[in-house]
Amino acid sequence: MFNWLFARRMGGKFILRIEDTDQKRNTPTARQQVMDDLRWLGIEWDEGPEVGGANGPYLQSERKEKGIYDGYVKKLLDEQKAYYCFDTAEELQVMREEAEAQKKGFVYTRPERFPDEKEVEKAKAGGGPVTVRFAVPEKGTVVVRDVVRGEVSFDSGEIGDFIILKSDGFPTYNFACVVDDYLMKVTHVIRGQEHLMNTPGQQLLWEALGFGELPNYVHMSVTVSESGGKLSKRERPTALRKAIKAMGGAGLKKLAEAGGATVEEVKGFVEGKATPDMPIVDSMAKYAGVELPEINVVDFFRSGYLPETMVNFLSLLGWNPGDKREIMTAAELTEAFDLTRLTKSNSLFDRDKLIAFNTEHIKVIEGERLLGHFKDYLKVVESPLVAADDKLLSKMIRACEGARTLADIERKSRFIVLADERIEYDEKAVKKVLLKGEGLEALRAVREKLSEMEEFTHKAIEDMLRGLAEERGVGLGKVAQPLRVAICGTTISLPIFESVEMLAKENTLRRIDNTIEKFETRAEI
RNA sequence: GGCCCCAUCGUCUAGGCAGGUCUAGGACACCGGGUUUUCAACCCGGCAACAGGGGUUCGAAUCCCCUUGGGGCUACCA
Repeated sequence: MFNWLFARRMGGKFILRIEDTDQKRNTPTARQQVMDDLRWLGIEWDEGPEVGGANGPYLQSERKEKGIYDGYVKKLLDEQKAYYCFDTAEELQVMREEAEAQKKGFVYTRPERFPDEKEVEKAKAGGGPVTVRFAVPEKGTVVVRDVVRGEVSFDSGEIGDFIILKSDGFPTYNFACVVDDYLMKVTHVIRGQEHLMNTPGQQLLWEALGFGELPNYVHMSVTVSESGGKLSKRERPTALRKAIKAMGGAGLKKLAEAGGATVEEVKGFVEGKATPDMPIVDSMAKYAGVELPEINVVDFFRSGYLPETMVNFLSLLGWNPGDKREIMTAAELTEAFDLTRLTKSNSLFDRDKLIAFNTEHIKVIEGERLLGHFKDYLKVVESPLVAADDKLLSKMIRACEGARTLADIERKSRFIVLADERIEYDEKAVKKVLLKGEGLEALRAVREKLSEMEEFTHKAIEDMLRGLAEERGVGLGKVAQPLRVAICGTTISLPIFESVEMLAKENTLRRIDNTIEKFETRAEI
């Protein structure tokens, strides 16, 4: 997002490159999700997958297939700047443990002599792992000039020869990004602070490859979550695990069924042995009625946040425009964006403030746009309101002034289109509003007045209800609340006058009758 | 453990680079009050911070050092 803001500000190009060199983690769906998320946020790339451009292909896996990295590996090998290694994972593990026992940082020990072709052939024939490591120049200090942090020095003796080509033939991130940044003529590398330690190595590689002038490095602060560490995808499964444990291990079988997993898998998950895929986690949470913290962009979408809110809010974590503005449009953000105003310290993701931002954006966004977002939202959460037409939806949105999320609007409006038999009466609301005191009696009076009305507008309904309240010598709430519970089952809905107008006369009367019939025998004195 | 980064209200931050104008500003949260047909929204008011210790200086939130605390990296992950 910051790369995009910066490119837009400078009139440069924003390139989307998919760094999918880890075969274990990167799947087509994950890639698609990233692109969907970006597009939902309104972040369009000038070059990249599905868009094309002069610097493609844009998937590192595809670039690897085309042999783009081969020549660079060979060049380093030929110049003795890189060498083959045959260590197994176990051997490396032992080396690390030794270093730890000596309370020293692990630095790979370079062999006295680099393996020759024959040895490589032999190792390959033997089926053991063959990797290529970069021989880090032993020249003392590497200085990274970082835009936010100034000059950061590293002792090259502590960097250690890192792997640039894995045994599966894929380049590592640290190697591929250097080659690709050069080939794609990347001018600014804007990324999280977690990459700062990678930079001296990348810089050294850049020089060893003879790529010339370095790109500008910009390491931004990390956003941490309430629980401490950096915001991570793991938080969702962790939250679910906690919730299942709290349930006391009951219903594991049903849970597994709901998630489409085996009981063993769920058990292993609860015991912390394994983590199922996100869709499984999501459906189990839905089944268990557990609210998981939003982590991925799509989670926020499903919770009813606007893309405008997310871009605005996220941009203000680790950056600010230098004046007192907070609620800003994407256009205002790109106009104001400035690398020098990036914050150095980490920031905490505050959901309360996010909600406040969303409330504000719902208030100021253009009506048509909001309607569009609302319809998108209704689709993903499979709301009964998908059946409603634009006119009705717009009315609902307008009546729901002050809503915090799209979920608010949906929740308060859905009763309008729900079939009568699907209205769920909230027990607490029924007791408090209908059964106690004059509730049902007031409802009968409301019903009678309503049935006599010819013009069924929110204005006329308001006049009637206010008049009735006065007549009975009570506050408006005494007549409005029973009506509200009668038509929607709860005490939370759109404003009552608009609600009744939207429901229309016939439906309103029928729901009142249903309610009276259902609860009159239960009335308390 | 090693290396690196960071440090202003509970949170996001302004101010710091060009020390005095900072009795430290804003926003969110919180607390009190108002408005009110529910939930929200809205209006008014309030609480609340320069992590600690040394320096430098006439003067330090601002510059330097140490301590402490937080975070990151320490992978054939990115």
